[in-house]
Parts: sequence; C-alpha cells; structure tokens
Amino acid sequence: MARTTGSHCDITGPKVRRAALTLFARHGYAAVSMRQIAGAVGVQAGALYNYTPDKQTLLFSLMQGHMEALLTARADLPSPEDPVEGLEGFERFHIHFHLARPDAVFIAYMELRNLEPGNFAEIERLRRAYEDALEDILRAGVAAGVCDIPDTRIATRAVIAMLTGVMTWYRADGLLTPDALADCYWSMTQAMVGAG
Amino acid sequence: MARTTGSHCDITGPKVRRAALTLFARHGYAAVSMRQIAGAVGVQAGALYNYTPDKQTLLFSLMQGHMEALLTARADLPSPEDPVEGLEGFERFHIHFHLARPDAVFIAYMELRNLEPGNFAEIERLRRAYEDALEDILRAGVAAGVCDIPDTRIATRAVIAMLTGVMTWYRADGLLTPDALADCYWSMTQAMVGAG
DNA sequence: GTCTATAAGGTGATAGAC
DNA sequence: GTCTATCACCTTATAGAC
Repeated sequence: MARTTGSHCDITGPKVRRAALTLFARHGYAAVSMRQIAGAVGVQAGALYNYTPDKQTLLFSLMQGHMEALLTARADLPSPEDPVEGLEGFERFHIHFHLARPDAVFIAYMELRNLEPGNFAEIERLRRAYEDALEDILRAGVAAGVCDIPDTRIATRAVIAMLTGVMTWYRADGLLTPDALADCYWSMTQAMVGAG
Repeated sequence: MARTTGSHCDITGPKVRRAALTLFARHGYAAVSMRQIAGAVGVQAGALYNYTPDKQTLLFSLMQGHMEALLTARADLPSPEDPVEGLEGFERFHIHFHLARPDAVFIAYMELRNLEPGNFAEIERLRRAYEDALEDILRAGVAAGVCDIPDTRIATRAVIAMLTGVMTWYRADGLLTPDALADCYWSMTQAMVGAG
C-alpha cells in the first residue's frame, strides 16, 4: 500500500524542480504559486521549503543550473583549427542543446526580469560567457579571412538570436527532425557570416 | 489651485495605457497589480475600471494596438518591383519601428502566454500576417533567382528573430544610431538570404 | 519529511458617496 | 470620473505536531 506521508527526500527534490520548471515555462514565474507547484508534486505547500529557502531561489537555481549545463557542454566541444568547422560545431550544438530543453530555455530568456539584482548579475555573467565563446570563433574567422561580418559583437548576438528563434515555432511532433533543422540553420549561419 | 478630483477623461485614459505598458514591460503582466498601475497614474485602483473592464482586456488592448500599428505601418511601405529592394525596405522599417517602441515589443513577445485563448488567437493571427508579408518578399526573391535560402518559411522566421534580437541588447544611449544599426543588420540580412 | 494551521498582507473587482 | 470602503480570495513563508 502506497504511503502518502513520510520520507521521500531522494525523489521529491527533483520532482519539485521539474514541476517548477514546467509551470514557470508555461505560465511564468509570477503567475505560478507555491501551492500550484506543490500540487503538481503531490505535497502540501509547506513541504516545498525543505528544498528551497524561497520561491526566488528556486527560480534562480533553475536558471543557473541551465546556464552552467550549457557552458559545460559547450566547453566539451572539440576545438578545431578551422574557424568554420568550429562555427559549424557551435551551431549544431546550440540547436540540439536548446531543442532538448525547451522549458529551461524559455525560462532563461523570459524570467530575467524576475530575478533579484544579484541573481540577475550572475545569470548575465553566464550568458555573456556563452556569447564570448561564439565571438571568439567569429573573430578567428575574420582574422583568417574566412568570415565577412560588419561587426563581430553584433554578428555574435545576431547569430544567437537567429538560432534561438527556432524555439518560438519548432514543435517536436512536426516533420522536421532536429538534424534537418540544424542543417537548415547551418546553411543560413554560414551565409550570414560570409563563410559560404 | 490644482484639483485632485473631478473630470479628467481626456488624459487619464492614455495615462493608464502608458503606465500599464511601462510596468508590464518592466515587471511582467502577472507581477504588476492594478494598484501599482493606479499609483503610477495618480489615481485610486477603482478609477482604472472606467478605462478597462478588467486587467486582461488592458493587456490584450495594448498588444492588439501594437500589432495593428505594426501592420498598418508595414502596409504603407512602398512596394518596389525588385524583391531585394523590398527586403531592404522591410528590414529598415522593422529595425526603426521596433527601436522606437521597446516596451510594446517586449510585451508583444513576452506576454503571449498570459493571454486568454481567444485573445491569444487574435494576436497570433496578427503576428502571422506580419510574417506573411516578409515571406511574400522572400518567395518573390527566390522566384526571381536573387535569393538563395533553404526553406522560405524558416528563413522568414530566422530573419525576424535575428532582427528582433536587437531589442535584447540595444540601448539608445549607446554610440550606435538607429540608422547605423539598420545598415549593419541590412548587410547581415542580405548575406543570410543570399542576396549579396 | 510532511502535515495542518496560521500569520501578515496583497489581489482583482465592485458599490455607493460625492 | 474619482473616491473610500469592502468582498472574497489568494499569496509567501513559518511553527509546531506527528
């Protein structure tokens, strides 16, 4: 017979994070109450405070976890000599990583304004580090004469905006596979930075 | 002597809309209370209901107004024969229109999930109409052999995502003028769709 | 670790005086 | 058209029983 009370520390923690991720992505941080999260987990609201000191820290922790996973996975990519190869690796990584985590990506972009100043600064720092990784590649491409862009920093942001834009319309149940999508965006990325 | 009560119908209505626009953009619809909006306007909360039946309608009205202004202004653009000229006109219009209305743009992208289903469908319809205008240009460019893109619909969304991405980092007090920015994005747009 | 109960305060929206 | 007062409800977070 299933216990409805007692010790569940091993599973409740992750369940809280998953429920919060889903609900924050769907309705927005400010529109989701601790009671709703608790309801989705199957506990009472008070029990959530065994896993987070407050709602704000829960949001921050989700965003920080996402950004650190993004940076770690990016750092594990091979670093080819050829800047165009490096750009292709970055582009395919970006598409696949983002498609696999739509809720976390949504939150990382939409909930920045709901972070307290210190938390915002930390997430901004991580986001900047990711941008810098792409900018390094583009700068190397310009230096090697295989890229033609008007401004390295703006082109960096433009590429990331274009690639991340896939999240606003792609549905996993469509006809396009993630690989086909990455192919499509790679050809546009290449053209955009003059690396055809 | 200034009256603190009485008839102000001519000015309070617009002030309510402006205050709501600013506050929704800064903190998010769900995080802003009617009392906060009233405070920004300089009235009590109850007075707001002379100008909107409820909070949801206020949000919808702001988004609808923005999207209709966007479509109207777009429709007033010249329609040159040359698809590349048409694309350049669209691109420069998009940058300037968006830079001039950062709060409205922010709301139109971020608050979609806070719309009730019927309201959401209407905003989606308007957004789709705007996308279609660009897609028509790109399709004409492909037909004329002056554009080279892998998929017209995806390229349409990619161009809009890239251009709208300027909103996440551009600050009016920076060194870059809107015209210089539009130049920069035009060269990237051109390259992206193979219309160099 | 989870529960119930509660504190302290905010929410959207309305009624009726002026 | 705006005010004050109010309704009915929801909010985050905590305290103490089990």
